[in-house]
Amino acid sequence: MIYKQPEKNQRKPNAQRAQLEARIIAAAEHAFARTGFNGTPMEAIAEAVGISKQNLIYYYPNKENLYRRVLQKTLDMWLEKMAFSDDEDASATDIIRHYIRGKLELSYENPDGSKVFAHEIMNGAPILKDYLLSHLQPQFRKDVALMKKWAKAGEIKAIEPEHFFFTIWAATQTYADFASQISLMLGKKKLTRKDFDKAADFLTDMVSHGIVANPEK
Amino acid sequence: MIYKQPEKNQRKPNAQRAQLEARIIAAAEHAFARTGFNGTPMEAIAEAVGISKQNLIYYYPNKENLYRRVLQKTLDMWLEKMAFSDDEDASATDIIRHYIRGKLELSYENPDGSKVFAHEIMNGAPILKDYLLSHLQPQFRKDVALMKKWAKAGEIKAIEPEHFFFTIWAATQTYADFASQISLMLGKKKLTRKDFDKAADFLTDMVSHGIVANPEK
DNA sequence: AGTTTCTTTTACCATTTGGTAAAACTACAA
DNA sequence: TTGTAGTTTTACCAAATGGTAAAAGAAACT
Repeated sequence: MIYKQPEKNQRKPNAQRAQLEARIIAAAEHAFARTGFNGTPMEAIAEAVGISKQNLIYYYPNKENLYRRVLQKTLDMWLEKMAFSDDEDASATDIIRHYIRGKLELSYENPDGSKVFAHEIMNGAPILKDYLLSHLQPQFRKDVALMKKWAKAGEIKAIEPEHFFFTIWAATQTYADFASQISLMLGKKKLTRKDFDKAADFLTDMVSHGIVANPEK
Repeated sequence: MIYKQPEKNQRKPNAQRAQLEARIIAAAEHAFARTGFNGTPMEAIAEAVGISKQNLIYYYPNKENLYRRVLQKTLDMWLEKMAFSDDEDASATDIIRHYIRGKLELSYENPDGSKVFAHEIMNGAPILKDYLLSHLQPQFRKDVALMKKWAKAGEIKAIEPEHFFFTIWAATQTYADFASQISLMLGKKKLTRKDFDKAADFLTDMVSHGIVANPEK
């Protein structure tokens, strides 16, 4: 063998390093989730990890890069759940229900990611704009088209699918983004999986048949 | 008359001052809406108004006070729209529809207020917590109770009213908070009143009868 | 014109913040 | 035991940030 193995001289470091980097990303995500990019000092992240600011900078020499990493980490996972699963056999209702549960599951599993995303959007999506246009919009348009097909086929009513998505996105992400308000209203310290299950039940029910008992039309 | 009139010596100042203060509050609201309390420097607000930072500090000597003013300004108006109107004659459906339109109207008229509110909640509502408990929660509980009465009376289905409110709050506020994402998805520069009207139509329809054409149950 | 009140500018200042540079330390392989 | 790569600490720094103090300007009433 002519080429030396690059892994040879860095066994232990790599493993520990990966772990620490993961802790940093998690702490950064949590911090950015609360106060956004501008409102979060590097110091705060370092403190949460339990290392010095300079040490943090050794691992992530640039705040914006760290922020982009945090965004990226969630984004791919995120994007997947933002689109309908393309199960050919499933009915419209099934796909929609599965969609709602998947999005709520994500809000439960990764509330910080949801909040970082929310901060970014509220700030005008300066960094995400291109990504949203190139990755999310195509998905969105495909799913909107699919819903229009469903409407034509008589599977669902003739609604505006765009607003359906905005509503579902909002209603599912709110259990992450607005968790503090929701738990305050419910009078509990924090939301449990049960709360998310109930949210899913409510949402799927409402989407299916509405909440009015005997609508005249 | 023994007592001097306190208004006497400050006619013109008061009028102009009130105007400038209003401009400052509006600029502050806009800035806090984008980057939240921690992420917004006083300098940025001053610049938006077109005055120096020191001059801004002359009017609002303390950043947190300015922020509280901004919050307070929106809050009362806000709270009113967070509760059902208590029209004795109106049907459940009417009240709910009126509610949805009112909240969307507010999102359209005051998107910045909505965003400031969102930042505050995402940061754990450090300042609003007490206010929400003392002012919003009672309203919320009253309205939840009312919906349970409606359910018992057979006017609406047996859903969990709590989640109904979380959904409506989220779905209406998203047109303010996530406007940049929504307009990006729709391929338009900004949202118009027409978009909000369509959102209201969609939401009221879905809440009334759902979107599935012939639900089996 | 002079005085008073309100407003704006000028001059600072301590702390915070993102980031550099290099020294000191640690673990481990040769 | 010594060299080396990886890591942490120490020592700084310039710019940004929230805020103070006081001088200078404007307006308006006497």
